Amino acid sequence: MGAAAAPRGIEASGDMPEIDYKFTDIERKWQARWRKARLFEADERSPRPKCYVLNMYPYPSGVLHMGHVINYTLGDVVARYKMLRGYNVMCPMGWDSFGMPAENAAIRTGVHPHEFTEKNIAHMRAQMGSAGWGYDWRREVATSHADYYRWTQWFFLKFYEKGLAVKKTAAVNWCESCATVLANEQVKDGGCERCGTQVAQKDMSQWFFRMSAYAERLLAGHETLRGKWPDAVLAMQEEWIGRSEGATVFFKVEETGDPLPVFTTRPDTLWGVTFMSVAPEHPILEKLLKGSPHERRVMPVVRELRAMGTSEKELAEREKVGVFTGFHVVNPVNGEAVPLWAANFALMAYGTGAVMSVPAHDQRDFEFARKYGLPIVPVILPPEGLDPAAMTCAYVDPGTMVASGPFTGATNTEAMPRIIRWLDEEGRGKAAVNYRLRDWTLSRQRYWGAPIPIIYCDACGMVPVPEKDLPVVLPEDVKFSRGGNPLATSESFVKAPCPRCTRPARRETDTMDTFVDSSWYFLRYCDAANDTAPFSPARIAHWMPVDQYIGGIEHATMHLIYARFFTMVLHDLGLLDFDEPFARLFCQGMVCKTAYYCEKCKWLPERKVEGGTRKGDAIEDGVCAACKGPVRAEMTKISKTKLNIVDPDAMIAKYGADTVRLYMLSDAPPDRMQVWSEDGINGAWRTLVRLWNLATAAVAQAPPVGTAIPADLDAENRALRRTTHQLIESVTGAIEGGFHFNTAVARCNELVNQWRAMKDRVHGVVLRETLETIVRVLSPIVPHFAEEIWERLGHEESIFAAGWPAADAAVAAEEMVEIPVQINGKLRGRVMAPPDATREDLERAALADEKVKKLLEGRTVAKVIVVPGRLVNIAVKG
RNA sequence: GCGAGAGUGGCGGAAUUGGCAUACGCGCCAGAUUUAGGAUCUGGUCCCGAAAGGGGCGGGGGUUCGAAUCCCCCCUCUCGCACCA
Repeated sequence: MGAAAAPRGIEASGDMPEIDYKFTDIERKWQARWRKARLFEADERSPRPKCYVLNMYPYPSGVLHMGHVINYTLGDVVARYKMLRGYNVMCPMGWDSFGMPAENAAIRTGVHPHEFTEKNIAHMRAQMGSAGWGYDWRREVATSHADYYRWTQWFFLKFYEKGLAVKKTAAVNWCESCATVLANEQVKDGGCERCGTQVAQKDMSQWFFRMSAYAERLLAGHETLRGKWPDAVLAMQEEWIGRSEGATVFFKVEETGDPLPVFTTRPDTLWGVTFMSVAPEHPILEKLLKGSPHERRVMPVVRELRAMGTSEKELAEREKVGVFTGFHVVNPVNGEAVPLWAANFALMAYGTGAVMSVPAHDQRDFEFARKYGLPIVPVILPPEGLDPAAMTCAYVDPGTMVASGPFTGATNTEAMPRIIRWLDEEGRGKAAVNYRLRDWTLSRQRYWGAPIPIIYCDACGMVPVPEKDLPVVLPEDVKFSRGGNPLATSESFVKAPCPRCTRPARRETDTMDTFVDSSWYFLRYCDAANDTAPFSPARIAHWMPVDQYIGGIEHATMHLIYARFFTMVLHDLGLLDFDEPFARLFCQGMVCKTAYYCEKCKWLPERKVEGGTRKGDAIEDGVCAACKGPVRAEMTKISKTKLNIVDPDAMIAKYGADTVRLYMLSDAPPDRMQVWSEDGINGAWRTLVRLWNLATAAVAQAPPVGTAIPADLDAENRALRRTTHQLIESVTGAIEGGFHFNTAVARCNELVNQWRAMKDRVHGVVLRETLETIVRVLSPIVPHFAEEIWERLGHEESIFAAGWPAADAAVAAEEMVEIPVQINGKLRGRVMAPPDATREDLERAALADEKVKKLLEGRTVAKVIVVPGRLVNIAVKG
């Protein structure tokens, strides 16, 4: 604790002389004071305007990692800054405490998920305290607590009543030997991650939220978010929702007359269709093939196509293959029959599960046609025409339509709306909008989640659990062994009387996706202790929407789209009067660090790298300690698998929370990738020590609080004050315009440097003003440090009660400015001028400059460009 | 393949959004102080050149009095993705 502060080194050692900056004592002291003063407890009765600063809550894994550190440091700094700006800040914290890790631990070690989770929460809460992050802990939520998931279940019932929670069958990854459903990430090379068994596709009845019904609303909401959410996130969500306009065209199977509608965005290419493909899961295949002469040839291939899995990565990388079904479809625009194929690139979940193929004008169809020798018929021609035999790729640009019935001769892009109208009038198709957004599969065949409050009765069918019976509590009598859903092993849970007829019935054993929990936790924070409702309208009206949400970009689509959808539904249910939950969103960058890779031994920790040369923080051209093979250094995201993790606790113990916070924010703007380096944090440490030494020495010389600034300061002191007030202006701008704390720190360093250069010539009152400004401006970033200096300067109240410093524009104004003089855009001299000098003044001064005069000799001035307050540029000829 | 973002000294990054390129910090070099230093303090540090001067923001072209910034082409890297029919 209060021992000598450690500079760069493994640990503080007793034989080092004491550095006066005892960060451990200081940080503990102020953390205790803030707790006592209830600094972070947000009260609705405050007369100040509210500001809801929300950090994405963590999964309680048990230990903080650097991703948390950047996220929560940024959130804490923003919260403290808003506090200084006069807001009544609410900054809560909680736990996304349902999920697979606790259940896997239970299977592995026998520790109950509840116990595992509570232990982890307690440890992480303590870590957060020592990092100096201030939260209103009275509002803490944990989604695995019954007083929380009771309301998750209550919302499910509301969705169910509205017809937004429905059961459908869907294909899942199924491991026969584990008797369990696997996530895509649990499937490795087509096998189960745990036991290696080949993963099969299995149709299961699952609960869905009908999110696709909200596709248009979700998209429309972007208009209000633009400029307030990162463009990249909005772009990703747009892609995820994937609105496309086109037409549904009514194809029919030639042999049977079965309808086979197809969605297309290119109805202009309908006359070039040479085959049709359907997804291997398409129900029409069973229908056509059963008992047909093609069954024995085709069905085995179809089954093979189906077995290929649903992982998107696999889909993107695998070869496009298919099989001719033996059947044909009739193209309604020209009555032509084309072969019907089953192909692995057609997705059942998208559109109608069928794809019309136009090899002449679609690259994927072109490749498929060439592979299987299918015809290529161009119907849109460039001016120079197209020879199907000579084509090497599909022609996708605009052109003139040919062999296209009534549209022959038209330009395809212009004809598009007419074609759609014609399809509709002729009954051959209709205009259609398609989305790639799918319904939200919320069923999980797992124990550690909120049980879905439904009971199955032989007599009454599916019956929702009445509200008064909530929560449906997770039972204790479960077996956590490999295989199946542990919840189904609890007899006390499964057996339940039917709420309608009271006869014996059984409970739904599926639990909810944890994204359901995280779709409303920000609402619960507003009224966390409410035991009669999920929240009271008055509290929601006071705090919502979230003013600033901060988290990782990895949640750009899933969490952020689910939470928006959930909020929209609650709005439609009359529970909320807004439909966008997060007014502003900020996504911090990933924390990266050098990692080492050996071809033979894979990822290595730094201590297993021998020799090589140290270049900055990385070791280049080292060799592997184990196999002596070459080692490659790579800058990459901090992760356990790459063995480049940094332990936040160790960093806080070694340097103090303030140094860690300063380092996280002083190097790069927070939305960029953050590079973790030992040299870097050591630099932040030294910055603080230097400032500490300077400040503690100055405290002794500073006159009492409130001493007036004399009118007759010398030029040097006036200049220092000018920098001080300019600093306030520029730091405020840097924070408001995108949380650029790195430039804020740089401005402070400049002021410190100017102050140090003046040594003891700084007037006492100016000294106080300078130091006070620096600590006030830095207080959100290094709060313990700032509080300590502030107190030593004689202030009795917390620095966070003092408010954000105000710049005096008159003091900040320059007395004289240096104006660069260019000749043909090249810097040739400088002139001094008052900041409000006119164009004429500046031109005269520039032309009178000795150096400029000399360079202009014998040349003709063509034009003089003057930007008042900025520069003079003289354009010359010759 | 599609989409988004980025490329500035040895390194992280500044550059008021079209106006002095490299602020601030790290690292490095020299010096001071110290029993010692991975601490602290002082000075130096884009490249070529003795200097005058010249060249420099991934590469090439353009617009402009003036471009890191705007436009076009190319290269490289990072992130996201559900073959978008």
